[in-house]
Amino acid sequence: MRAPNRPSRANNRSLELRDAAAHLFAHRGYDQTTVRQIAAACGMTAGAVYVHFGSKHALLSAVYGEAVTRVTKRLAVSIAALDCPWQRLESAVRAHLEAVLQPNDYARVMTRVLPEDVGEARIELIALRDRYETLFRALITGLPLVPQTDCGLVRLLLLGAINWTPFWYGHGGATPSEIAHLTVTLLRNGLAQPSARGL
Amino acid sequence: MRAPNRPSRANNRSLELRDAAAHLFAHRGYDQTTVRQIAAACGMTAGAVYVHFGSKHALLSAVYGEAVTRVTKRLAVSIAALDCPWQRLESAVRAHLEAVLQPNDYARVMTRVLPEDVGEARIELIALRDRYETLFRALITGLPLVPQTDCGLVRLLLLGAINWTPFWYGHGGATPSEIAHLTVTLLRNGLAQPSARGL
DNA sequence: ACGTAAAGTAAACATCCGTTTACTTAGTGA
DNA sequence: TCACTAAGTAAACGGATGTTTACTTTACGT
Repeated sequence: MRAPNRPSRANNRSLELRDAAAHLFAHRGYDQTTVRQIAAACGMTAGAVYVHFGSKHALLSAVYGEAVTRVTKRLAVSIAALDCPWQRLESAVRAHLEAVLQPNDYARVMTRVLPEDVGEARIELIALRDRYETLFRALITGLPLVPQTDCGLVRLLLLGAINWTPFWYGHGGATPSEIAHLTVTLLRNGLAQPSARGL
Repeated sequence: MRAPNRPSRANNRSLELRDAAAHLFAHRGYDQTTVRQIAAACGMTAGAVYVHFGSKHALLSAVYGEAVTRVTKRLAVSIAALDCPWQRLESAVRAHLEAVLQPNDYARVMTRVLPEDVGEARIELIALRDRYETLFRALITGLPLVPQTDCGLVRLLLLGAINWTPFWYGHGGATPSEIAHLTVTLLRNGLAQPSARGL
């Protein structure tokens, strides 16, 4: 009998395929990536892809799921040792930005490929993304805020701001760490001068 | 000779085509919209589209250009009578959100179709979007800010936050006007309680 | 050593896409 | 009236795409 924990003997070319798919999805988008391109990136034929994945959609789901898993883990580690709610949030934003902005194929798929555009696996992808955004919900409700503040709206605005960064990052010259600091400082204190400041 | 100001006699089915394209691009994305679908929406054949537009890319450029024109006009009107820099910004954000969030096909194409994804007409679309974002640059540099503030970064974060709204609008229950107010208030004052507040 | 099952190939399949071609229709100006 | 031009049709073209099929190779358990 075959042991399910040790996959017979096979070298996991599935992971190689998934990585190649992530790279192409991140750089060219889902629609403009072909199964043949993914296969060729692994030195295989298109047909061989279907030995490992039932469809192109399934391949996208695998990439998306791995992306959420990785970025979730990274975020959890980055805030583990921190107590101050504002520091926790800034660290989380920095971790997210580093994941999204570095040439990190998996994380970039999360912001580049819209779940709304993939038809079939739509529901699955949205569920995965929601799982991740829940983490930010906790970070924001943990902040000491004016009571009536709409935490949900704040979370959505914050995530929007940082999810959009890939479209302009590089032209501004700021590093992920700088962007994270400014973003959270902005969220905390705002832009206006308290009343009069040291000129 | 034909008068170029009065287009011979023809009823401008070009505009009808452009509207149909805007609708489909906004709802299904560029890649997943076919020329045949656009033509069918006007009761025409695919071939007839090429009487009015040289290619599918040209059709997208026309839609994108019109979107920028409309939303620019709307924004200019909304801030014309205002003097306070913060009010001007909030009004601009509200105008932008109303354009993007209402079932407005043209404005939605601006946030739904990424210029990076369309290959050919990429440069043209980016130029159009930049022209629009310049307006926000002026609104933000007009704010009374702490001197060292990186206005460019602030603008990019703000535009990111509001460009991302179509992906969650409707689930939060907030109106464009409410979102605009919270966003600008957030930008101005931040979230933290000044020191101690009522309770 | 041998059977089995996974891994991979080459080629075809069916479909769909953007675009072009040849042809028809209809309105316009002289 | 008649030539001209824009608008539109029907059909084809060339190519690309996701997927399937039949067949071959390879590595392992027994």
